[in-house]
Amino acid sequence: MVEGDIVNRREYADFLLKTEHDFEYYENKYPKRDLKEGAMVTRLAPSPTGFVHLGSLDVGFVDRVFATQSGGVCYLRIEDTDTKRTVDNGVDMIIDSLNKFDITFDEGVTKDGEVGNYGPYVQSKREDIYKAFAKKLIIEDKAYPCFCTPEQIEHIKDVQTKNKEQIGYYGRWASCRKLNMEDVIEKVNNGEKYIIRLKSRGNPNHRIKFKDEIVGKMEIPENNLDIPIIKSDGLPTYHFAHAVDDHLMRTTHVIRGEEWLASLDKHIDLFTNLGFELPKYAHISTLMVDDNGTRRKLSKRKDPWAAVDYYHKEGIPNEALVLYLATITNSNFEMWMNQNKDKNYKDFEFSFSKMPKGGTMYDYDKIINISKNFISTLTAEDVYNRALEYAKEYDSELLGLLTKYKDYSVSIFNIEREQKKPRKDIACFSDVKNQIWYMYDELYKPLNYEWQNITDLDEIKNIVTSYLKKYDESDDKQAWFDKMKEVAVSLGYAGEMKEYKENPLNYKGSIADFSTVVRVTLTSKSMTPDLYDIMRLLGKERMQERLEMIK
RNA sequence: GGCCUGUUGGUGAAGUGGUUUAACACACCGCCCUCUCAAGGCGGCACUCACGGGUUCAAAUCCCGUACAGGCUACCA
Repeated sequence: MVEGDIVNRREYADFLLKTEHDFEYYENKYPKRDLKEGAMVTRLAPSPTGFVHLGSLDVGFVDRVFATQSGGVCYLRIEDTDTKRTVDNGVDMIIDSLNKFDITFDEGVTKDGEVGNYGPYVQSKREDIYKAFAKKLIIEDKAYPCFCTPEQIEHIKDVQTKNKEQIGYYGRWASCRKLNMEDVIEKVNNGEKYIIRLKSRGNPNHRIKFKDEIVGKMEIPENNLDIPIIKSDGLPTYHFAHAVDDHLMRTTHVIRGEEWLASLDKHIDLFTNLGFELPKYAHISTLMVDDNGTRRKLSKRKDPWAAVDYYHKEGIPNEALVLYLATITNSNFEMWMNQNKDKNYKDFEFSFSKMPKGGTMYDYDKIINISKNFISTLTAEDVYNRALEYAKEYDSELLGLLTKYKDYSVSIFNIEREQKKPRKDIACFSDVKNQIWYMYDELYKPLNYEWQNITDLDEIKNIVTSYLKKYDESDDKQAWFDKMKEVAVSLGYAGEMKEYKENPLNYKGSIADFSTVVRVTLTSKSMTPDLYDIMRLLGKERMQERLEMIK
């Protein structure tokens, strides 16, 4: 009788879900991975929307880092069970974006097909696999078909909301759960559409003790919802695909966004019913922004900087953004980096326990700061090349100048650069033009002179004329400054700041005021890099021209 | 409404019962250096860890309650 029942159920399951293979076939096809103790198998599983959110990049970063440092595997899986989300070339766009940030995969989907023994890695190509495991559940009476229409489900929800009862398909609301095989067969033969739901045996009064790698110990009630596992289009829901895929692909650590934490009860229910060993979970805290005093999720729609492309447009180096991710991933990373400036972030040992919980504040100032410091470590040639790449895409005028005056431009970038404490004036490449425009005659239009203490035009002309007479391009820096002082003193300015501070009334101004006049005359700006270097690059002739432009 | 998570300075955050008179970074302020700015150096910036109880010789760290914030609550991932 019992045996006959099982045979019956098997036929019943076959009737409901046609598959090429049984679950045993797949279970054998994907054996456990032969990896050393402690090696983590992680995965990034985006939808093929083509869009990479900063949060996804962060998750990808963490996946990659932990797989690498444990000697494990990080693979890319595409979750396209929601056909509406699929975008043409979406997968390639995502791979390209990720690769720019040094996030690469050992296995899974690539631009030239799939790599690895645990594929297919695209969920829409795994339909047979999901159905095979759904069938297993049906045979074991752990899943059943449900014929309720979306309208009926909506209605149940309304009633539940009104009665302040738990919302969902469960218990007395789960009418299809009570259908016997004959009823079901009849409905199917009548052409009624159906989905497959888990037959949950959970009791919400029972609490499950659980430890998340990041969040730590927690307690959640057991799931009692008969959640959908196979949709009417034959594809699995996220929850079911997650259980089947991560089991079959032998993922050891499911690293994903914190928003999934709330679904953990369902996943545990699924793994238990499927007889799968539960992987370890690490839920990464969500990236938040301050929106008029309240915190909210970094939003693709509201926040342009949620898109990874944004940083490219700003000219923030990819390396800098990666360093930012490292900084928010482990709070002690920044300190380590400051003490090991010559090392790569990959030399740092990241740990789950140092990861933030309960929301990470997005900090653009921090990104700019990191970017500024990063760019300051580059050689002038490197800065030039990167500025050129940026200009190619976003600024044809700058591109023209950089191309036309290559050596000159490199020299500009080299001012106060290749030394122990380099300048940190360039925060990102969209900022370059703003920092150096006055060095190019084509752009030089001194409309806004930033005169400081001395504004009298005759005096200004007198200062610069006197000084230029003495200026010699072959002077070294010491001689240059001595000469500056000499002329300043001869015109009644204090040659030493100390002298000026002691007796300001004895002088027309200080050497600082004097050189500011020279600086502003030549560049129109009161804030520039080292004046000696600027003068050498400009040359006496162009300085003369700029002096004559003063009105 | 229910469930889950979190709450340390202007900001991000270290901190997992006693070398904490609460690290570090960003921001800000002061001084120094200095041809300007940036950088750099030095110093300042939480008499206290949301609030209220409790456990303990000892709590930011453990427990309970309250408040606030966020996440989730789809045949979406």
